[in-house]
Amino acid sequence: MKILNRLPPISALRAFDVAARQLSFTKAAEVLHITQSAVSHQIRHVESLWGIPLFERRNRQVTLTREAEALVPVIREFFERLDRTLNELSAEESKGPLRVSLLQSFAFKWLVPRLGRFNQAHSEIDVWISSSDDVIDFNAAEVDVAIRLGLGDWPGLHATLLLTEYVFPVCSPEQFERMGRPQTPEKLLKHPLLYRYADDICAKWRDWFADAGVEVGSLPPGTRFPSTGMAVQAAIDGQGVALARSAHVEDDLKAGRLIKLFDVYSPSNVKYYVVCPLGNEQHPRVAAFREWLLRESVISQAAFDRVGAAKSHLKQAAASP
Amino acid sequence: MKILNRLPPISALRAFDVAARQLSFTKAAEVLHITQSAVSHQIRHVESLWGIPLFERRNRQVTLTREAEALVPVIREFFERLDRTLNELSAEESKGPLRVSLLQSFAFKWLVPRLGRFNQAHSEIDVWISSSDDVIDFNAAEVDVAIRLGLGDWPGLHATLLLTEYVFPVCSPEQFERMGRPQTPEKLLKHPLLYRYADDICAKWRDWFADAGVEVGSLPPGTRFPSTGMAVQAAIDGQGVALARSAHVEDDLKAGRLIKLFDVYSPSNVKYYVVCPLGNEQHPRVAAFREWLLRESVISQAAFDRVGAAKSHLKQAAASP
DNA sequence: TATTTTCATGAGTATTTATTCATGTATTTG
DNA sequence: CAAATACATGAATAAATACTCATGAAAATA
Repeated sequence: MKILNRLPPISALRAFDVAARQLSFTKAAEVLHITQSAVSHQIRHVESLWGIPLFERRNRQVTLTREAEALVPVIREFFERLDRTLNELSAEESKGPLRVSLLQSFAFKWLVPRLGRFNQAHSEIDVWISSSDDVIDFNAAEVDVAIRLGLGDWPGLHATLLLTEYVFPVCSPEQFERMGRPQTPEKLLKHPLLYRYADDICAKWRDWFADAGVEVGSLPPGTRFPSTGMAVQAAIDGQGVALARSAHVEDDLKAGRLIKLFDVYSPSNVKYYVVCPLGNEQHPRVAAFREWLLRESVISQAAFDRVGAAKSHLKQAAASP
Repeated sequence: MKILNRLPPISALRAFDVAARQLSFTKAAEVLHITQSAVSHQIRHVESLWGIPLFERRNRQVTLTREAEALVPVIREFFERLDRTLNELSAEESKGPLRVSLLQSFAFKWLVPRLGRFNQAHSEIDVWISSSDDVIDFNAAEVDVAIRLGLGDWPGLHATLLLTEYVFPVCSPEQFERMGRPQTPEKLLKHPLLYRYADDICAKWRDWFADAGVEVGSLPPGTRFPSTGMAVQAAIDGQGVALARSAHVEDDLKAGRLIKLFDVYSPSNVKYYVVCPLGNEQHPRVAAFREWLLRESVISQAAFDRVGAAKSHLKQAAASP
């Protein structure tokens, strides 16, 4: 006979197992936190399905039939092995911290200010941040999940888009006062620009000017930094105008430490993704972290979209008199 | 964690097992005769319940996760063992014939005339009848099920009432012509009565006369038989008046071979029960036989009830002129 | 580039499960 | 004899299951 036709509900098997152990439907019912009647029905169902008596009903107790004596070990051992295996997998699973790797600037500017909320919601999960500007190898680096900047096309990894950014020039209020109001994007060429070292995937000043419709011969000299984050920090310190990505300056714009210049913004051609080895995305702790990240990023993304769509500081100044 | 909280539906486990074997949800769906979508849902459900990825989804195929590699043997072996055990029990179960023991007279008069209908409905069940007037010991006699006459109070046996009988005098039409119409029950004492050997549980002539309101000094002499069935057969052969039980004479009355005398009937103080060792009543072949018996007995019982309630032959004769 | 393959997803629906409650039955016990 | 014990049974009901269908997405293939 096909086994599918004779697989009882798993809870009926469980009732059978417990009743066989207790040699009493009433006691089994107590163990299972159901009524005796429910146990009786379930045993009956299995007996009927298999066409086999499982218990000899005697007054005030039941005994196992010979058939049940053969079947109980099969069922019991299954439950025990399943429990043991799941516990073992769970034990591996919960070992050690959740190791998160991400860019240093993003760590400073976006994740760390928000991480308190994750810790609050998941106090049982120990988060270990490692920040680096290098692309990590998951196999070698013992990282559970990473936040990467890129195009999302990493083989063997599960990548989910987190944030899309905009690129635009920023400077401090002091710098803005000092240099006066630049009337056109081209006028920025007269002021100190802050650069980051060439990096193929990151937006550059030349690209921004092109988007602004400005033909650039030679860019003015200026300090160069190893990351966008540092260039932005220099801008906050009044050292010039930096080309910023929205995630890096969301909080600084809000706090008034930086001013966005001009209503010209480029969508960044690279985006932030939360990334992990294929399959890991469903591990409970990874899943929890990813869910939290995605919720936070929705909020930030809405803010970026407003920043991108809003009038620039200069445009507003021109409209007010 | 409590295992009860993480027992998936058995069909989901089955889907997991088959998908793991096939390394394809679509192929698993074919094996299980369901849609790919159903398989996908079921796997998803287990993954969600356990918080563990079971498959790495790649385009056009799936591979097992490390966790699944640990779990599949547990589940597969359970299904295999269960199947094997049930098959073994079934094989024992279907060995040999269904051995039925019953009284010889009841065999002749009631069961055998009806057995064709059981054979038709259950051609796969080989019925072996053993008839005896002794009470068989189930442990010693290798009998699966018996039909017993008695009070239903056999310890260790599962007994279900089959038939309640009535006791009344009968004779053949020829005998009826020969002796003329007896006007009262007392007049029967003038005619040859057919007796069975004394048996504590069977109704006797003296009891019937008492029920008919007749005080009996000494009963007339008559042939004695070892069973009621034989006495009835002698009555059919015109040798006298027998005290019959309804099951024995249902067909003979219908066929006109016997006539019921007087509208005095005693409910028999013994009844027919279908009896088997406790627990065996659910063995498929025993259950099938019992069910069939119970259906047949309902029909016969209705006829007995009519016979018991109907006017006797003599009463009708008195009313017709 | 269009097509094919294969899993995912959500909505919808019929069926099954998983009980509970109320009551019955058959011993046993006090 | 009344009460207690313990399983059985049927009706009722809420929840879960077990799908299907339609569609989408992401490769691979032709």
